[in-house]
Amino acid sequence: MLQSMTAAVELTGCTWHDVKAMLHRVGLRPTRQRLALGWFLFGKGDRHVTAEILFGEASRAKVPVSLATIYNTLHQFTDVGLLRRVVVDGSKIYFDTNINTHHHFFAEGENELLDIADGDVLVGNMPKPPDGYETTRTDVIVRLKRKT
Amino acid sequence: MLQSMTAAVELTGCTWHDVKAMLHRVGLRPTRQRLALGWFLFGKGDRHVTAEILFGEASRAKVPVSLATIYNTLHQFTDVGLLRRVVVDGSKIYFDTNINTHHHFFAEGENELLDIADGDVLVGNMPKPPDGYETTRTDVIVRLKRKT
DNA sequence: TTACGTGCAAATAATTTGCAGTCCC
DNA sequence: GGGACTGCAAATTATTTGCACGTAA
Repeated sequence: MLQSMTAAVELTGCTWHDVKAMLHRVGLRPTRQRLALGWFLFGKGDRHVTAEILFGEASRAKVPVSLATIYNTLHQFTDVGLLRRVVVDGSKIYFDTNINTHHHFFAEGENELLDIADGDVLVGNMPKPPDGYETTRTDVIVRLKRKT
Repeated sequence: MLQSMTAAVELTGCTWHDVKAMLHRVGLRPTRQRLALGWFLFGKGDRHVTAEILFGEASRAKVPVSLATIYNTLHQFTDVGLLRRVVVDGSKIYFDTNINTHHHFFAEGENELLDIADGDVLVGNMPKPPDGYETTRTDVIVRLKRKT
C-alpha cells in the first residue's frame, strides 16, 4: 500500500512506536491523546473517519479524550498532511487516512465512504482555471445507491 | 432575457409568467413566495445560491419571506428537479440552477462556485460500483486558490 | 519553567421542526 | 372548506471557542 513516500511510510499498519515517531516528525508533541488517536487512525490501514466515529472508538476503548480534543487533533493532523479532509454531504466532515491521490464512492443512504483506487478514474481534458487562479486539487465523488 | 425554446424553456432567463407555468408543471402551488424566489433563482441565467444569499436578495427586494420558507422552497425545488444540490465545503449547501450535467470550480478562499462547461471535463475509465450498488451521479470539483 | 495541550461548558452556524395561523383550488 | 403553505421561535447537529488547569520539553 503506502510503502513509497517517505512521509507515508510509518502511517499504515503502524505500531505504537511508529505513531510516536510520526508525531515527532511532524512536530507535534506525543501526548497521551494524540498517541491514542494516532493509533486508532493509522493502526489498521486506510480509513474514513468522522469526529463522532473517532470519539466513539476512544470511548469504547476507555481512552479519555474530549470531543474538542478530537476535533483539534483531526485538524492538526490534517494541517501537517497526515490526514485529508473529504466533503460529501452538507453535514459531517470525513477525514481520510489515505493521503495519496484517489477519489471516492459515497453510498448516499448509508453514509459510507469508500476509496476508489488511483488510476481507476481518469480525469482527462482538465479545464484550465480562470485567470489569477491555480488548481490545488480535483475531487471526484461517485455517488451510489442500493440497487432495487 | 432569453426567450428560449426547448424543455428548459421556462427555466432559464424566464419571465414572471414562466415561473408560474414552471410551478404548475411541477405541481407546486404558485404562492407569492415561490413566485418571487423562482424569479430570483431563474430570472437571470445560471446561478449558485445558498439559503443565506437568497434570503438576502428577498430582504433587499422587500419581499417578505421567512428563512424557513427559503429552505423549504429550495428543497422542494430540488426534489422536483428544478435545482441541484452542490456540496463543496463542510458547512453551507449550494443550489445550482443549472441542472444539466456539468462540474464545478470552487475558489476555497472566496466561497465562489463556478460552472465548468460540460465537455470541459472528461471522466474516463469510470470504476464500476461495488456489488449491489449503482451510480447515481458523479461530481467533480476542481479546487482553486489565488495565484501568488 | 513555560509554552503547548487538554477538558469543559458555553457559543456559533447552518439547517430543521412543531405548530398555529393563512392562502390557494 | 380543507389541505397545502408560511412564519415564528425553539430545537438539532456539527463544530468552534474561551479559559483554567495539566503536562511534555
